[in-house]
Amino acid sequence: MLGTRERILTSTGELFRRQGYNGTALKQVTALADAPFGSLYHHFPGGKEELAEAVIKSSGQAYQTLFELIEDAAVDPGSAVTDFFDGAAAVLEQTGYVDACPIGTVALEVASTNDRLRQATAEVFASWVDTAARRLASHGVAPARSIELATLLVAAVEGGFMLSRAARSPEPMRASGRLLRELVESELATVRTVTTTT
Amino acid sequence: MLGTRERILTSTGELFRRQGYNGTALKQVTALADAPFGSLYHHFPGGKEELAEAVIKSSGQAYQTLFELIEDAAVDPGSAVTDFFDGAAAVLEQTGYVDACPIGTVALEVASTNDRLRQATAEVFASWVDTAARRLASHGVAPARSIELATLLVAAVEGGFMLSRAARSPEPMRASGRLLRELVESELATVRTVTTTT
DNA sequence: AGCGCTCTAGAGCGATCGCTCCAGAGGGTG
DNA sequence: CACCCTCTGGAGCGATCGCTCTAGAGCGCT
Repeated sequence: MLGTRERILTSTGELFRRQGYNGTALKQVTALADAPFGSLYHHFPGGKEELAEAVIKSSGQAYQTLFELIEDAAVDPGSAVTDFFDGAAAVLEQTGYVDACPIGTVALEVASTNDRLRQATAEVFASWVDTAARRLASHGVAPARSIELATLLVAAVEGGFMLSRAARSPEPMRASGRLLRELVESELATVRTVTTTT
Repeated sequence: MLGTRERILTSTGELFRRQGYNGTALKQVTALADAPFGSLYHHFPGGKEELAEAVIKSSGQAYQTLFELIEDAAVDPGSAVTDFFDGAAAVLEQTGYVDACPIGTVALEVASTNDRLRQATAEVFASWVDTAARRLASHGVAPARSIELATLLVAAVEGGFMLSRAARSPEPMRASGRLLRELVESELATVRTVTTTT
């Protein structure tokens, strides 16, 4: 069994994915983590806010690693896009549309009510966009253009989670992935043409 | 002054946009609406859940009307896309990134915790997708393809709200709009070519 | 053994939650 | 005028919230 701190962290992330920040009670966290209440405040003296910040940062990092693993395994950037969107859709289906992004729900909840947590979510999104943009740029896409594309990819993933969970259907997520793959591939085709002709 | 029921409805929508479902207390609603607590339960005997369902449906309808007005005013579907995304970005900037989609935050919060409200949000999303898809189809895009494009548009709007609010910047919303305009226009160009050559 | 630090354990606090309940204002109808 | 029904007005209920507090278990060090 993992350490108490790690169990609290992962349990909180799990509950945030299902019911968000305000919908998750700390008693629920300790029950799921099988940890005493005192331990929670020992490891996170700042209470719910500090715990949430730690969860945002650590699960943001975990998702970024997932991005990178999928992209490394894919044969080209276009199929990396569909791999990722289809993978997210599959996880949604398998978990009864429960297991989604642990950042998204919290990000909307705290955007106008808690500046510390808002900033934490902003940093995670920025780091995701940055990661995806670097990959695109390494395939020859212009830097500014890469950032735009990466931003749309992240926005569409989050919106896809929202629509797919609401409809209890993997289609919104999958359809978004298909179209964005086309967009990325046509962008790369442009790059190749330009590179070839100059 | 509007009737009490309408004031409660619009006040709830306003609070949902900023702080979501779980983050909004009914006392806060009655204070903002300047309505007595008893009136809330007179007009919405089902309590918070019934009130939320009414807010979801009515503000979903309001946003759909906004979609249609912008598209009617635009010279072509491509500029309708950027008009809408730029308009949303401008509203965010003007309101201090407070005034966003009243459905989005609630949709994620209730997706796995309240089936009645989940279904209400799903119906609103479906109706938005349907509206946008009909417009695209009326310009010659194949029905199935229109639905895919419309789904991505709605997902990107919601994701754009999330990223822009977290970063307190209009750029994610604007960038998404610019790229999606290109996608829509290249789709329409394909349609024109096919129509012309056959 | 004796000491000290980290961490576990959970009772219980004040505040706030959604909600119930009832008294009465207001106005149309006979 | 008397009556009734819609709606206003707000006190206060039980439950639950985030959080504090204290007691002690476990372990390494001297």
